[in-house]
Amino acid sequence: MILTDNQRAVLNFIQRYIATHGVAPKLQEIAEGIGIRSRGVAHRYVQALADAGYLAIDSGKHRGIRLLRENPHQPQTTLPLLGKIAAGKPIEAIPGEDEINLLDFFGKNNFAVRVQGDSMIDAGIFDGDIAVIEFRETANDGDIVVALIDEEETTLKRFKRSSQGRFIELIPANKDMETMVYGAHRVRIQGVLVGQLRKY
Amino acid sequence: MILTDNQRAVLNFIQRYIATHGVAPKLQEIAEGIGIRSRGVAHRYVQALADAGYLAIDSGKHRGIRLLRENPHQPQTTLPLLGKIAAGKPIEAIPGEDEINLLDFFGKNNFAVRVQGDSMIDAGIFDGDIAVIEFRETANDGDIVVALIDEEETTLKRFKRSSQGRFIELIPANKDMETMVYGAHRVRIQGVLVGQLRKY
DNA sequence: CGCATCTGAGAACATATTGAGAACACGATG
DNA sequence: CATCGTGTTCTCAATATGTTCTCAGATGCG
Repeated sequence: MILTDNQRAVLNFIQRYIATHGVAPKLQEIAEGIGIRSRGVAHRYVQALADAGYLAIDSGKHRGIRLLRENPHQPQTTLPLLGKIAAGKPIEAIPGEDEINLLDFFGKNNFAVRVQGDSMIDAGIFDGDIAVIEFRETANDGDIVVALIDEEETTLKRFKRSSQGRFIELIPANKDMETMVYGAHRVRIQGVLVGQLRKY
Repeated sequence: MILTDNQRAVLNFIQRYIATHGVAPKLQEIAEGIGIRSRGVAHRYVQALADAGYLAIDSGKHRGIRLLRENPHQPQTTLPLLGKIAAGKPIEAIPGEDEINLLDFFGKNNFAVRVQGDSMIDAGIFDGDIAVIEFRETANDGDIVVALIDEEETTLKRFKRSSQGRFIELIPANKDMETMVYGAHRVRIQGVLVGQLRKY
């Protein structure tokens, strides 16, 4: 069965939509996606694609389109790690470490925050970067933590206890800023920095 | 099982709530969180998510929702993005931007390299960081590129043409190091920096 | 032209999904 | 125990979405 141009456009749109959103589009969205206004027409295309075996329809259900043939959208989670850079031959593989798995950045209790301000700039954490935080209520000296001060202000700083734990120092990584010291009861740990991402 | 839009919204809300508060939300809070007023409706959504295997209910108990495996069907590729940090109230959601998708770091031609040396330290790229590179043979002025010099040495530097393209400047981001200038034919671009990861 | 095919609009209908809220059971708390 | 808050179940109604249809226009072809 040969697909018409518009059928191919619909199939392509559905594939892209699922790759982006993780769920199938609604007929209304398909229609808009290929520049028409009729849900009925969109349905006709989807039906044709189903007849041709490209996808299946969970009849009646909202977003009830499932792709068949193509890869059932198993997202790639690793990148080839090609070697060290800035030294040596073109790019050499590193023995024993040949890919990086992004899933390492996930844990049950991880979340992300966008960093604002320059207080950790000397630690390579810049304004606009995304910090990956593991939710925890305790931290060790030297950890970089998300700390809530007086239940009011949240900040990302290096953590250190002092005076047998009666005080907590929050140390910025920026030589123009000064360490802040609080009574232990005024500081609540919300999480510990476990990773960092930046997108250019 | 396909989740409806609101079911996904509820799941997302619960995940974010638990990440920030450490305990599960009440049905009333879930309802408010997705903009409805009925506890009964919220319960219907939670029940549906339990049926789909995303969470478990300690029946009857207050706040008796437990998250199960983060995603029963697919590897998780997004992290909840909880808000900006270092300013303002505890952690606020950012309207319209509530998760970060790690698949953004993938492209057809992406690969990763581990950075060695301090030549880009002022750009927040530290020794040991992982740079995500898109394989390309051309670059624009200002891009950070992986450059192969004399088919021998590979380096990560900021790229700039000069003298009508006859020379290429490779500019480090480190005030202790100097810009290197090469004849255009001696430099071959291997890729352009599109992202950066660090794991603590 | 007459005909077939592809296309788009939109009406009409069935049902999936949603929201409100009442009523009741039971856990939490003093 | 007594009270309140919370979870649970239920019905009713409204809205959104999928489905099927008819009508109409455009295009290509014998």
